[in-house]
Formats: sequence, structure tokens, C-alpha cells
Amino acid sequence: MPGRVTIKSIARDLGISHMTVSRALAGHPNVQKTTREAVQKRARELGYVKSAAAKMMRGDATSIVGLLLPNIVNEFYARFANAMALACEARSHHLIIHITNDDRNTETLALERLREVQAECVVMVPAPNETGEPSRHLDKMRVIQLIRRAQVPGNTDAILINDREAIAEAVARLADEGHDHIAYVGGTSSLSSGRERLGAYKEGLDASGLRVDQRIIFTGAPSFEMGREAARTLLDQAVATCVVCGGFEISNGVLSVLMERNLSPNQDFRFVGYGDPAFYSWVDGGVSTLQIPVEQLAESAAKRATEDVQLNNTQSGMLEFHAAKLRFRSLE
Amino acid sequence: MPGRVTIKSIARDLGISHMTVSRALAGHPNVQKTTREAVQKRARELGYVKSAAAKMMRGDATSIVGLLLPNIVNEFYARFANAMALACEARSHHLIIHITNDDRNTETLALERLREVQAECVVMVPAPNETGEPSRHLDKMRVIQLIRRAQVPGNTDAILINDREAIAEAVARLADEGHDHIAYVGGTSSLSSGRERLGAYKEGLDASGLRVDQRIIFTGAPSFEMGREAARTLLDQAVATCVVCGGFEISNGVLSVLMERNLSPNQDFRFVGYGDPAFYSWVDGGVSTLQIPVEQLAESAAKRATEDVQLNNTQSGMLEFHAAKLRFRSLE
DNA sequence: GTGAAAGCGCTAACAG
DNA sequence: CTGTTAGCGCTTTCAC
Repeated sequence: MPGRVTIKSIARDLGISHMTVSRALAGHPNVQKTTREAVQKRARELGYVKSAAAKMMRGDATSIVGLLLPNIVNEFYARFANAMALACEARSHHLIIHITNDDRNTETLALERLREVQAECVVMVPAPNETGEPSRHLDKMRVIQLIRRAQVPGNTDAILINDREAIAEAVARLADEGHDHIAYVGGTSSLSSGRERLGAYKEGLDASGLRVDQRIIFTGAPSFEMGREAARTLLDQAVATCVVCGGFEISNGVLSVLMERNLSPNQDFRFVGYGDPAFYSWVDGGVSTLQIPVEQLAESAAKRATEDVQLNNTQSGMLEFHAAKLRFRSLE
Repeated sequence: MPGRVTIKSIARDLGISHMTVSRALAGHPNVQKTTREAVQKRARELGYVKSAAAKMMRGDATSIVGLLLPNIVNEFYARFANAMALACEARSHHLIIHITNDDRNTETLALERLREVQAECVVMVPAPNETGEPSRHLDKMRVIQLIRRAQVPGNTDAILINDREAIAEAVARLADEGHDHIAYVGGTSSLSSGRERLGAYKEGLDASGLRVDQRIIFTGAPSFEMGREAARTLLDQAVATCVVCGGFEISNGVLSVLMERNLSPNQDFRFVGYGDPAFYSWVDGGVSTLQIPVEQLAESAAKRATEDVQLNNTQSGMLEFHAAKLRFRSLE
């Protein structure tokens, strides 16, 4: 390889000063037209691109946005990442995605890397934090928390889902249909979101004059398998007649068991899912579910992440809520 | 903000030379133990991280791998991105993902940005190329093509799916069951993958002594909608009794129509999908489909992308094939 | 209209 | 053991 193409190499090539090249490429007026055009032509021929490193070193904005997600196969995260990528693309920003696996160490490492490249903002789903000790680096960079809120030094902005009303509504609708044993499967109460959703479910029961029955409430580390296990127990014990889900993977797990057992999620065992992967609308003519405004969340995150910090009252700790919406499949 | 923490700022803070700080942080032996420890302690306190820009400028490896995908919601791409991210994480490399939307201009822009940050390698699903003119930048960087092959200057490496045998096998299995009108829905023949798969389908027919019937062959720009439309036509014309799919989104589209019409993809209208999203195994007890070794592809791509270029015989144009595997659901 | 110098953060190569 | 110098690619400032 004959080395990188730089303004100096172009200058040498053309027998002029590298400054003239710089000005010509920047479209600066103080360059003779012929020179400017010659430079631009040569640069194009040679495939010159500005060195991001040099720009960065001079203190120019890096236009880098970091995104930390537990994974990217989960339909919610995938859709979010996709939407963020498009939104960043539209704003001419780099998006660097790191998968944390919900692991604290991986998260810290990812943050460190992003700080090294001077990312302007990091959008992150904070990993569950058992120790209570806030992650390092967080106080050194602009951070927007997504969905979950972790304790951080100097409270950060957060973009959250408000699903309380939708969950309570789901319970109410099922109660209206005459169900008096409505099951719930959701995330552990050690996550703020888990607590919230369980609370909303109980509120819904209460509003319909139903009693909480611990036998048909399942919580735990949210996962596909957890949803499956809860669903199996639920069906076997034959107490509940319907179920409300409080998590993406959980919802998939529950639904998969119903489908395996050939139970219609609309007729046989009323099901209300969480999230809306495409196939939720194919199954059994479309199942009931909580629709999460993923694209809206992403657009908002991208907007906040790419906006000028100057305007932003630093570290406002501002919370932004986006409401989930219940799509309820009524009985015929 | 009191400015970034640099080796110089630490040096000033400690009243020593910035070189001593540099050496101390690098764990260089030629530094007094007390000094080294003092420096490391102070650096940790201040939250110092090396500037990636400075390292880059000095010509050090950037450890950046670029990934260009049409989108990331498609289950194949999502799984691929996820696996690549994990593999890169494991190798301490940055992964920068750009969504191209299968658009040539977006692709070119993304490549340019990656060149600016001196990405060491780019793994890309090339956007369909109508003009025949190869994308710029490609000859200036190390590129690994994924799934598809586009014409590029100085042939690049490629990681491809070999699905011919699996597709032909699917056709054979259906023929064995007595089907003599086996439909095919796949991508346009202007994509190399589209041509290949259609060819494999025809081979399969031929091997089973069946004739090609143009009425039940559907090709076009591969999309969910295209799959749906083909499926609707197929069902309405009532010629074929089963279908083989030749694309991820197409497969989803076809399946969604079957489910909408309450046709069992195993009993009523035999279906062979392409790809294996999780829910393919829940539907109707699991549908027949072509399993693509996504994680294997990603691992291989990551390995190639992060390996030393030195060892690599530059621009080998090496093709690597990974075989798809038919998971066939036999009739009871 | 063009060029030379300086500095962004870092380290290799020399001095001391 | 520690410090000084120079240079990576670029633009801003000042000189011609």
C-alpha cells in the first residue's frame, strides 16, 4: 500500500503547500479557481477522505453516538436499534452499538471505549445493578437512560415507557368479559419496570373488584424460558382462565406454550402480550398485546442524543414518558 | 467542564513530565515504583482514558470493524448483528453498524464514514446494483462481502450461504409425498442469490421428474409484502399444493397469509420456509424450513475481520460457503 | 492568493 | 530513571 492519502500527500503531488489544499477542499474563497479545481479533482481521483482522528484531535465534534443494549435479537431492541440507526444516519452521526448482555463489566468496558472515541452521547439500557454501586464513566459523559433507570451520579435524562394505564386496562377488559382469575407473568420486582407493571396489574384487579391471587402471579428474571415455565404451570394448575404478560421475552414464551398446546390465545386461553412483533398480528388473526411506540422512543432518543449540549441544561435529569397502547382483540 | 483529562494535565497536576505519565500508564519498567503508582492512582481518580484520536493519528490500529446491513429488524440480520457484536466485543474491537436500506447512496456514505475513522475492515451486504458501476471506496479498504456478491474492483473476500442442496432436498421431499405442483416464491433473478435459489428449485423438480410450471413460480424484489401477494395468488389459483420459499422476508409473508387463512402450513398447504426465526418452531408444532447457520457466519466474519492483514494474502477474493440445512417436518 | 508556524494527545527516539 | 523533541493530519492565525 502506498500509504494514506492526506492533504500533504496531495500537496506534494501537486507541488503546492498543504494549506492551499486544505483551503481548496474546504471551499475557502481565497484560492485561485484553477488551483481549487485541480486540487478537488486530484483529491477525488486519489480517494481522499478527511482523517476523523485529526479532526477529533483538534477538538471538533466527533458525531459519535453510543448505544448500549442487552442484546439485539429481542424484537424490541432490534427495532429500536434499527430506528436509532436510521435516525442517526439522517443526522449524519455515527452509531456505535455495544451489546452488554446485561452484564455490568461489559457495560463498563463499552462505556470506556466510547469515552475513548469521545462519543457525544450514550443511549443505554442500564444493566441490572445488584451492588448498588453506580457504573464508572457515567459522570464523565452525556448519558440517556432507556426504559430502565439505574442509580447514577448526577441524575441523567431518561426515556421511559409508561405502561401502567395500558396494563390496568388490559386487566379491566378481561374482567369485563367475566374472567375472575386473571394471571400475570412479568419481570422480577428488583427491576423498577417489574415493580411498576406488577403494580399496574394489581391496580387493574382492584379497580374491577377482583382479589390478588398469588398462585397465578409469576415473576422472575425476565426471559423466554421463564415465560414458558410460568405458562406451563399456569395451564397445569388450571386456576386462571387468561393471562397478562409484563415483558417482551416473557410474552413470547407464554405464547409459544399456548401455540404448542394448540390453545387459541383468543378463544381458549385469553392472552395479552407485551410488545408487538410482526407475527403477533398473524397468530390466530391477531392477538391482544401492549404496543410499545418503539420508533417514537428511538426518534426521541436520537434527537436528544444529537442535539447541541449547549442548549441543554446540563444533566437535567429529565424524564420522558412514552405511553404503551393496548390493542385488545374482543371476543366475537 | 474543566476540560479533558490528558497525560499533560495529569503531568501538570503531579508536577512531572508528561512522558513519565505516559510511561507509567503504559506500565513501562523504567519508572520509579512510587511515581508509577502515584500516576496510576491519580489517573484513576480523574477518570483518565487514552484518546483514541491521538492513538489513531500515530498510526496505531483503530480496532474498528464496520458492518453494513440493509436493516436490522429482519431476524437474520438481527441475529447476525448480535453475533458479530458479541464476537467483536470478545476480540476488543469496536463494531460500527450502518443501515443501508439497500440503498446505493447510503452505502457509499457509510463506507466513506468508515474510511474516515479508518475502520480496519468492513463486513457488508452489498446493496443491489442496477448501474453495474462498483461502489467507491471499496478498493481503498478491506471488505468482506456477506451473502450477496457485488461486482467490486479487485475482487474481495465473501462469506456466502450454500442453500442449493437444501432447497433441492426440500423439493424432493415434497415430491416424495406425492406433490406434483410445488410452488416457489423467491427473490428476483437480478440478485445472484435469487438466481441460485431458483436454479436449485428447478433442479429439485427435475430430479423428481416434475415439470417447471411458470404459473406457480413467483420472483421479485424480496420483501414481506411480495411474499404475501405471491401467497394470495397461489392460494386463489389453487394449482399448487405446497410451496418452497427462497428468502427471509418472503418466507414470513407467505406464512402470514397461511396463518391468516387458518391453513396449517404442515397439513393444509405444505410450506417450507427460509430462515428460522424462533416462532417458526412454535407455529403448528414447528414448520419446515431452511436453517441458516447465522452464528457460524458471524463468527467467521468477525474472525476474518479482526485478523491481522499481514497474514492475509491481500485481496484474495476467497469465497467461503456455509451450508443451509433443511429441517423437514414429515407428515404424521 | 499563498505559505509557515503552532497546537490538539500521544509515544518512539534521543538526551541527560 | 526522567525529560525534551518531533511528528502523526488538520485548521486557525498570522505573515508575505
